[in-house]
Amino acid sequence: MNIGLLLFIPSRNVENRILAAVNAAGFDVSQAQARVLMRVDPEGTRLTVLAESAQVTKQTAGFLVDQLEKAGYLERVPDPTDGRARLVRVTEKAKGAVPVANAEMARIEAEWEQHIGKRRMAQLREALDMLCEITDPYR
Amino acid sequence: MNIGLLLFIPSRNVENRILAAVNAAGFDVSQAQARVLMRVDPEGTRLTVLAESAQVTKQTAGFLVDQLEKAGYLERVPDPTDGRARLVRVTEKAKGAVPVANAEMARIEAEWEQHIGKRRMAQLREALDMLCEITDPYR
DNA sequence: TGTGTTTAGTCAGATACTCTGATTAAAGTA
DNA sequence: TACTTTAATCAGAGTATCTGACTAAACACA
Repeated sequence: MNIGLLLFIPSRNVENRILAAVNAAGFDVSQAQARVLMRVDPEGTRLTVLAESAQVTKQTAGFLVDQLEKAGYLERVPDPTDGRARLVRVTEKAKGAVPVANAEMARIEAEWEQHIGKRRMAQLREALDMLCEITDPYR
Repeated sequence: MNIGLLLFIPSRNVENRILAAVNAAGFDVSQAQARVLMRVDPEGTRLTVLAESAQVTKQTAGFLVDQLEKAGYLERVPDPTDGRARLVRVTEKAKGAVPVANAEMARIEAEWEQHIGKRRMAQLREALDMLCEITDPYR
């Protein structure tokens, strides 16, 4: 099987499981919303940066942020350093989802380690870390 | 960085690059169409199987197959073993895209190997192969 | 300082993708 | 034969995404 698919399958598996866990905990967000939400920095992030990072247009990011704002997961505050810009910030409500996501991620990693072994898990992480250096458009 | 994102980033990078290469070679397909197209078996595949494999509903798979059929990349033939079913098959036209995709994939793998080294690349593949055993919903 | 260019974000409109629910027809089962 | 399941489609709706045009603030520099 080609390595693209080999990366895609577990990647989607993680996405599905974390979203399911977060939804089950009562946070009603979609996958697309979650992809934006998880990229918001604790200190706040500009829309343009979110868009780049999630690899969507500013319009799409704006659309998703609007929804997350309406649902009370995000808020927009003026950017003190730039009058044109606003900072998107996560609300207290959204912060409640973080431990849920982390717990599910930890559960997944434990299962994976169980299946492939501690050594291979470390190798996997190391290789992926290095790959992100050349494949992450937002670094 | 969490391992979900660590998998997602290079995975999307591969998708983007292969799609771009295939598009550049004159095959006018979307990402969603490509995800279905690449899952069609040489001997033909049932719509239901495609849907499961690509993790979308039968309706969505049907919608995408319709478009690919109109564009001449897929055809539907009766399934000789089941009167209800039809087999989706790739046309000669679509087969031309395979070497394009393979060449781009080879290029990507070469670049990656260049960056992380042959040994780590082999370890990566091994770990991912094993992970797919527990994360591939369609195996 | 004033003018032209870039940047951050939004508005409007269109398209693509995906889903839920209901339906038809062919198999499979007892 | 009657009941249940399975493969696929139809109809309709909702979500996500894009292109193009626009406003306002910031920046660059002659």
